[in-house]
Amino acid sequence: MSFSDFLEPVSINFTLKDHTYSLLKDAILKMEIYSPNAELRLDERKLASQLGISRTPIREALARLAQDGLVEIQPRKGVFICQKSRSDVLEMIITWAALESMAARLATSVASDRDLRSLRKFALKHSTSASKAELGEYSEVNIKFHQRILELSGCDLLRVTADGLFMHMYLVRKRAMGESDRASRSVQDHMEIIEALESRDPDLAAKRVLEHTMRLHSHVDKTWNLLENVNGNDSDNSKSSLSKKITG
Amino acid sequence: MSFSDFLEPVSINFTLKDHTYSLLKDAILKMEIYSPNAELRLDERKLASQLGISRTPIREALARLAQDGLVEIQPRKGVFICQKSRSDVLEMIITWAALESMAARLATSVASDRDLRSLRKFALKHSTSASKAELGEYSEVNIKFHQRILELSGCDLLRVTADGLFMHMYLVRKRAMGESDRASRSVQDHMEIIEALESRDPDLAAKRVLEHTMRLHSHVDKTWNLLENVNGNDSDNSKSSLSKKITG
DNA sequence: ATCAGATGTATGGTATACCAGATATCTGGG
DNA sequence: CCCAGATATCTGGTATACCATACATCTGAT
Repeated sequence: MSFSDFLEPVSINFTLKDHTYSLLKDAILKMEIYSPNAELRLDERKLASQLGISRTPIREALARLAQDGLVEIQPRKGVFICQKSRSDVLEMIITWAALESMAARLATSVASDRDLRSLRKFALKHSTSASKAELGEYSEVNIKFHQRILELSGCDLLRVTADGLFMHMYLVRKRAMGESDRASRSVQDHMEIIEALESRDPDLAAKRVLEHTMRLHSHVDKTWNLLENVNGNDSDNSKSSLSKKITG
Repeated sequence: MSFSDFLEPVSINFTLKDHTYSLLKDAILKMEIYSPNAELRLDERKLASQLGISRTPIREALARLAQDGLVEIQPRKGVFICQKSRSDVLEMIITWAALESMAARLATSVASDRDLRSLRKFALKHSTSASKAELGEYSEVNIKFHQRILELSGCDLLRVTADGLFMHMYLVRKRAMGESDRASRSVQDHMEIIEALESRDPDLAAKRVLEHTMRLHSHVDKTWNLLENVNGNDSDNSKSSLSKKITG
C-alpha cells in the first residue's frame, strides 16, 4: 500500500461555510439558551478568531441560520440566538401535528407490513424505558418514533419540514416536558397509533396522531414556565383550550 | 414645511443583502425557469456588476435562497436555480394539504363570524372570474383564498410555512395547471369549505380542505408534463392513485 | 487525426481592509 | 451631582484582493 493511498479523503465539496453552518447549528442546539446567564449574542469577530477563519464564511452560515429561524440578525446591532416564546412552541406543535397527521395518513397506504412490524418492535422495546423515565432518554426515543412515522409516509418534504421543527423542539425539550406521568400515556398512544396504521385506516391513523400530538400541546400550554423569559411578549392566551376543541 | 422634512425616510434597517435577497427571489419567481432556453446559472460577478454592488451581499442573499430551496449552490461550480421535478411538486401539494387542513380545523374555533362572512364574500366575488378563466387570474385568486384560510387559523407558523410552499407553487403554476374544467369544481369546493367552517365543524372542515387539495394533487399527477425536464430523475410513479386512497 | 497533458481563464471561496452606525465613555457646563 | 454633547471604540455591512478549483483551449506527440 503506497503512501498516497492515505491522503485521498480530503473530502471534496468541503467548504468552510457549510462546515461552520452545521458547527454553529449544533452548538446552538446543545447550548442552554434559557439559562439566565446565557450569552445570546454571537460576535462575528470572536467566532472568527475562535475558529481560526475569517468572518466571510461565518456570515454566510449565520445568514442560513437566520433563514431557518435559529438566530435573528438585527442590522447594525448584531446576531442573537432566538429564544422561543410559549406561543412559538405551541405553534410548532400544531404545525408538527399537521405534518405528522398527514404522514400517518400516507403511511397507511405506502408503508410495508415489514416497516410497520419494525415500528411496533421499536415502540415495544422502548416502552420499558418510559417507566424508568429518565428525563432525556424517553424524550429522545419519543422523537425517534415520530420521525419514523414521517419517514414511513414516503413524502420527504413532510419529513424535512418536520425535522426543521424537531430541531427547535430539541431546544426547548428540557424546559417544558417534565414527562413522568405523561410517559405511560404516551406509550399507550403510540400503540394505538401503530394499530391504526396496521389496520390501514387513514382517517383513524391521522386522528390518533393528531390527538396524541395535541395532548402535548395542551400539556405544554399548561406547564410552560415563563418566569425567566424576560422578553415575555407572550400574552397570547386565547388558545388555552384549543387542543380539545379542534380534535373534534 | 422645511427642507429637512423631505429627506428623513431613508429607511433605517435597510441592508443591501436583504434588498438583494428579495430582489433575486422575485426575479427567480417571475422568471420562466422551465422554458428550454432558460439560463439557470447565476453568476455572482455578473449580478454584482448589474446591480452595481459587490459580491458580498449577493453571496449572503444566495445563501438564504439556497436555504429555502430556490437555488442550489454547488461548491466550486456555481449556483443554479432549482427546477422542481414532478414528485417535488406532488410533495409540496401534500404538505400544503396537511398545513391547510389543520388551519381549517383551527379556524372553526378561532375565526370570527365576521371573518367567515368576509371569506364567503371574497369567494363569491371571484366565482365569476373562474368561468371566464383566464389562466393566471383565477389561479391568483385561488391561492389568495387558501392563504386566507391559513390566516384565519391564527397560527402564524402554519401560514408562514405554507407561504414557503406557495412560493414554489407560483413557479410551476403556469406549467401544470390548465384550469378550465377544474375551475368550476374548485368554486364549488370552496363554498363547501366555507360552509364547513361556518358550521364550526373541525373534522368536516379539515376533511373538505384535504380532499380539495388532494384533487389538485391527483390532477397534477395526471397532467404534469415532463417532456422537457432534461434532468428527469423523476421515476417515482408509486403514488399514482395516492390521493384517493388517503382521503378515506 | 486524435487525444493526453499543459496552459489559460473564468468563477466561486476566503481573507482582509475600510466604512458607518451604534454604543460606551469622557468632558464640561449647569 | 447630573446631564447633554462630544469623542472613542466596538461591531456589523460592504468592497476588494487573492487563491484554488473547474473547465476550456491549445499543443504536440503518436
